[in-house]
Amino acid sequence: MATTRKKIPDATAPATGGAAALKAERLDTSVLEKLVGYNARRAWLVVTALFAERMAVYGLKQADFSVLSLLAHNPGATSRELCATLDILPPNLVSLIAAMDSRGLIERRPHPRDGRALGLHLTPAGEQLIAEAERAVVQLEAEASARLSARERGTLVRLLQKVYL
Amino acid sequence: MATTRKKIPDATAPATGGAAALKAERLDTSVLEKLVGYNARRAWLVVTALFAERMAVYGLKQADFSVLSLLAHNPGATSRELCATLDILPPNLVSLIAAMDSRGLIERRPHPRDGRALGLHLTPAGEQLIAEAERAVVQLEAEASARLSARERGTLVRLLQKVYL
DNA sequence: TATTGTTATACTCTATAACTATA
DNA sequence: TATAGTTATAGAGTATAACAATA
Repeated sequence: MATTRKKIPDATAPATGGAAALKAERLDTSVLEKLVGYNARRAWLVVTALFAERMAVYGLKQADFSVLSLLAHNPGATSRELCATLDILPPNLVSLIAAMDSRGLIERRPHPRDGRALGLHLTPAGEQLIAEAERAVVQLEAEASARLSARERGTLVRLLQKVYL
Repeated sequence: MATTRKKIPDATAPATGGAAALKAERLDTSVLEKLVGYNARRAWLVVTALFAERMAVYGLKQADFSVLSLLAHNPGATSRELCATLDILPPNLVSLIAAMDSRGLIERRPHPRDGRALGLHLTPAGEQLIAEAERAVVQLEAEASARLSARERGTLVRLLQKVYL
């Protein structure tokens, strides 16, 4: 496929039809806007911004939320399992886990069948926090994707999973 | 909507039905897998990995590619316009532009109507590189989303844009 | 010998404050 | 006074190497 190279207006020239409008013209993004990677990142950034804003009250970043949500549904999971599931490198999970332990949200107990491992469990405080946080995230996700119908949102998630699963 | 909390198996217990399989059980991701943000990031990571692998020969990272592609279709665009279009902060674009100037891919010329600004232009070498790079990216994107039909890929891009545009 | 959790560390990416020169 | 480009710098996120304890 040849590179689509129709109309290459010099951004230096005045806007077409405009009376010498020097205002910030929108640039032509014809190539980028067709890319899955570019668009996935842009959409992710929008959700991320709203996430940061809404989850600040809970003191949770995205990685924290993912870990707590995973532990809520997988009590006793190990560090290694969390890393494998979330594609986080073990050294980068350590301080995250330690911080949530300090906050009293999780506990590290000896693993029943592997002396090297530690089973991670939510404390009652952790259970309550993640329950609230999950509701907040569902709400914020709905707002971030408000221009999509419920059906479209489902389609979007399914297609994204076809890319990475 | 109440938090879906059916079946909470202890990850510590043996796999259901399995004969004491201690192997890495897949964790239950029932909450995360419904989120647009989580899935958009996972899909983006897959495309990103392939991008890095394939674009190393051109010495281009994603930000470099975006800038060159934008300049190819918007000759004379300013730093400020690139920042606004790509959501990059001005200080973070400086070294990127300087590096591509050093490589002889772009030129900074005085802006015809604003003495503060600089118009950015691709050199012939830059034009050739981005032409090849764009073809490589189109190819790599097709591979990364190979499990999607052309129609699905179009739908995915359209739905992502509905989230951030 | 391989794996879990960990420390230390480095590199990249992103963000903020402040300066200069033009408008 | 406001804006374009720049410098310096700080913080977050992500990466590798190497170690102790256990399998």
